[in-house]
Amino acid sequence: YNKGEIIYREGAHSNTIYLILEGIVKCHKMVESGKELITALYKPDDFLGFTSFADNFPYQETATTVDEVKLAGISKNELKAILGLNQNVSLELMNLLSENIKDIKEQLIQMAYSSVRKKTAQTILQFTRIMNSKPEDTIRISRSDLASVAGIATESLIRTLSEFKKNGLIEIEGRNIRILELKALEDVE
Amino acid sequence: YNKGEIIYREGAHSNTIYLILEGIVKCHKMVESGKELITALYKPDDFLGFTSFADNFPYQETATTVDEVKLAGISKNELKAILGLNQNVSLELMNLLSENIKDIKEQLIQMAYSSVRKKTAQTILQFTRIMNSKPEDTIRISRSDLASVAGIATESLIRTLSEFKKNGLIEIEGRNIRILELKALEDVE
DNA sequence: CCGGTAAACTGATTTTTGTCATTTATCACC
DNA sequence: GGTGATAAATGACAAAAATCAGTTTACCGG
Repeated sequence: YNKGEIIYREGAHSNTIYLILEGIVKCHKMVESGKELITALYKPDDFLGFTSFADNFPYQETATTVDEVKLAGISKNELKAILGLNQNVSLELMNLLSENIKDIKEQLIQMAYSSVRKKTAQTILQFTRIMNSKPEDTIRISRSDLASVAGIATESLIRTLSEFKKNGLIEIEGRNIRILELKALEDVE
Repeated sequence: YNKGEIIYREGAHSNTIYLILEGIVKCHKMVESGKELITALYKPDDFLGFTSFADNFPYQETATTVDEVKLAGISKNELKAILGLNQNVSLELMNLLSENIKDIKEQLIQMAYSSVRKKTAQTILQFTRIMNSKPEDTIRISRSDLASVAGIATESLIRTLSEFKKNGLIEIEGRNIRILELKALEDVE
């Protein structure tokens, strides 16, 4: 897949589960009023598109590539067959799902009670982690994607970035962001 | 368990998974600044406390009873043994977990972009559904618990309840809330 | 039935964040 | 290397919600 392509759409019938071989994928939902919330970011080795084993169960969100992406797909039936052969795979998959739940719950708490400053800081850190870059690497990502993960207005995000830059927490070069003070960024309230 | 008892605490080692036989349980996390967010509400027949099959994996949140509660517990090892005997149980459990993910994602979107009015309306509806009462039944729940599910300040929640009452959407008798206009409540933006 | 305490409620105010309008910068493409 | 389209940035303002302070109400135990 090239950058910006849609892998599957919310509501489409789901019979395939994907494994990311290369690249970053965002899962997002449109809300009325045209706003978008990114509910998950996936990186290589992550699973994508699992909703239920029920046939034709609809996808809950849209998946779009953030950069160039290579995927491996497996049908639900094939997966079921594999699970039948080896119980450990089942256990692993369940652990994966509960890991997933843990992550979303953390995002939920952040949404509920954090300030725009904290949401912004945490979102930068999240992207850094997912893009698997060392903290001193730059990350390159659109401001509106950042805002959609944080769940805030793009303008608010940009304003906060400017503030972080002024305070020496980050450096901005064109569209790239580099973390200068990791610890300070983690501590932003 | 009596009302208000803690079943398990965030961070405690988890080796037991529970099934609710009777009553309502809330799972919640404390955030710095002493605020509480309720991340899930469970009703009879729901599973509770599943984090991972890894031994001693910590619970991610605290579980407290909302009223009188009866539970059945099973150890991770016992559950694993059962899963080994019957693959369908594994599939069912995975479907349950993904159902769970779907619910949290919906809550996430609501947190991110809804107004206090919508959060309040949806939270009342959520409690009504979980307490399994017909819409015309009254629900009895503390204002602060309602606010913690909605993720808003208690005063904001109360103010909105008053507004709904004035507009004839709900009726308030003491601490009880009764829905008068179900459709209108669902449509609150 | 009464009284005390905790919860519910209300009002005034401040803070935070979103929105709209406009300018400036970046980058892909010719 | 210039150019036009798109994204980023900034300012002014409006709206929404949190906070603080205070009053009223509910209800539990005696």
